[in-house]
Amino acid sequence: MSSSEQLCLSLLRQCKTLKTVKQFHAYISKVGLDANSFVAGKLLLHCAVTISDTLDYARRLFLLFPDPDIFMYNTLIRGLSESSTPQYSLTTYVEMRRRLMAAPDSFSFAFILKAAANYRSLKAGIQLHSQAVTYGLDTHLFVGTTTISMYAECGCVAFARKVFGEMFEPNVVAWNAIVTACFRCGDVKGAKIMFNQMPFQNSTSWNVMLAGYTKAGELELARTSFLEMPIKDDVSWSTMIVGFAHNGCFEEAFGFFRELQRVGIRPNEVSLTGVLSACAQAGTFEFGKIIHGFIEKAGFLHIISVNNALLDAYSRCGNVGMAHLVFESMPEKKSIVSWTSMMAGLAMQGYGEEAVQLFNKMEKSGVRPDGITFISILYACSHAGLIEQGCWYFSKMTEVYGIEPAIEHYGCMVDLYGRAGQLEKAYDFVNQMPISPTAIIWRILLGACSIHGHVKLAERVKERLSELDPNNSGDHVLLSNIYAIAGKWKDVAALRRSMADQKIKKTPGWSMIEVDKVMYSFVAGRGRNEITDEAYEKLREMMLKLRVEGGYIPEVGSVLHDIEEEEKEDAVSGHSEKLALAFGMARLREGRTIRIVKNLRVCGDCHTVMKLISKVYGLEIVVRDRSRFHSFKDGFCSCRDYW
DNA sequence: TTAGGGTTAG
Repeated sequence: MSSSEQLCLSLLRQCKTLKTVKQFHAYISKVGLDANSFVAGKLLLHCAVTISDTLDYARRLFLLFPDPDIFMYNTLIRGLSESSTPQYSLTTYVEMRRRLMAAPDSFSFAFILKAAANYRSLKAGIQLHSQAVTYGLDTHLFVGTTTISMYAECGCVAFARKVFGEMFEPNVVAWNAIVTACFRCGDVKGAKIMFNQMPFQNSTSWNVMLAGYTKAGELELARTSFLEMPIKDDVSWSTMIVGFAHNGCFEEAFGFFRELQRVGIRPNEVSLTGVLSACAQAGTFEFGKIIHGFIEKAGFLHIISVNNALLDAYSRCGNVGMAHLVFESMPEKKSIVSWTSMMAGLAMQGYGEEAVQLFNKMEKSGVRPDGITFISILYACSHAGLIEQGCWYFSKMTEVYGIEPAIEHYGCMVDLYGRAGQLEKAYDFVNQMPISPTAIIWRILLGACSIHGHVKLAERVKERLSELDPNNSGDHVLLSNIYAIAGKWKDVAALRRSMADQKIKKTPGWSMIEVDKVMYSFVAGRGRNEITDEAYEKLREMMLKLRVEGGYIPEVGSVLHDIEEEEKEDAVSGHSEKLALAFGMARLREGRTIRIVKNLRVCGDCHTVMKLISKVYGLEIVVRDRSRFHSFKDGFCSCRDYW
């Protein structure tokens, strides 16, 4: 390497942003090194892979080279394979085959197979695999391992096993890949068998087992392996925290985090993001603040992913102000995750216009949205009734950014139309979708029928749901509520009988509230104890005050059966969110905001009660239900009764 | 002369 090349490389390492990269490019053009394929290749690598948000620039840069070499092609293919548009990786590969005289090498195949995996394109994957065979590269350790992962991503564990069987001397990485492949395709037993056959098991192999078990929801198997494994490293601990948090077991996630600290292991950025994700789910704002303090003291504030998790935890705990503070204070450049999480935070609170403004600001700052960003913005539009904007973003996603809509995007569109009352349009949209609608899609439509009391369409939708997911209790409950609102008590009774015959149980509603850093959960209709007694007593007092001072009349539509009015009133008054609210009012200091997390959607009567309480008691109440946040203040809710 | 595969992160 010449000394001028060496100088260039050390300069390049300093470039962290698009602006500095452009300055670097101007510099090498000036000194005549821009045609030096080594320097140009390093610059391309830097933009396409090393730093973020400069992939578009890398693509433009690539076009400037008259004769790109195989390194440049491989580098661009690699950068694109990790992007939100891995299909462009394939087109680059095809162009390379056409223009370049040299044959693709092991690097080309490793990167391009990764693209096929990320694109979940089995057809492309098989073609590429057969080309690798032609070049004798299919048994190459790196190529073979990527091929295994590709087949696993495409759901073909049998092909993955075949490739593994043909590998000459699989090393530990290849073994780990085949175990992961089994898990990826849902073959938990197969994964364990392969693990037992491994000639060598280092920490990573055990970690593969932990991750596989937790992703399969096999938490007890994960715990057993965790206790058995000879050496637990920080990845093992992080995997347990993240795995339990993802399965909704936030208490256990907190437990692993405390245990990790007790045994003297320093939390790393992933265990911190994991514990913050548990805070986000549980809505434990106070505990989140403690973790925030720890992050500050332990010097993790410069890590973008930690900031993102913190931002997300604050916004899911209902404190969009703190979330915004974290967002604004983020070091260096915000990542696409930061923008997306901030948008989702605003969307959950019903700040649709603000989310749209943020999207525009993001585009102006040169950050490219990915598929998840579009889920957030579409969600924001549907929850704020911004129908035209939502449609515009939906077409922009494909036309401008080349992102193919996934099932989640279609779901957002169905919600957008359905929530706004355009039920026929939503129904037509579902029937015209290019991919076949899942139960979730129909369920969104059923939810919309429930909001707008559309009994006929609800029945049609429920038929489709019964074919796809017959035992889902939520769907039955939703339909029966639709009947109840319409006063169709005979239909309600028939539905209840069929639920009982099929032994379908209603998912119990629970609500949680944090008081003095302790989480209390309430389940409607469960046995009494000291805590619930305290809640019921306060509830009685509150309801009396509401009737006298707030003019409250109970809404009973959300009760399942045709029972006497008074009994119905009893059933809604015991809803878990009311109990949590009453408990919070009994225990929390006056003037404190009451924050409640509920697993299901908040019911109509509870919603009315909370609005009245916020007015009569001069209180602020924040409820996070399954679909969004409700902030009650002065008798109004932030959802504008639109949820 | 440059780079790559398996585990944790919205």
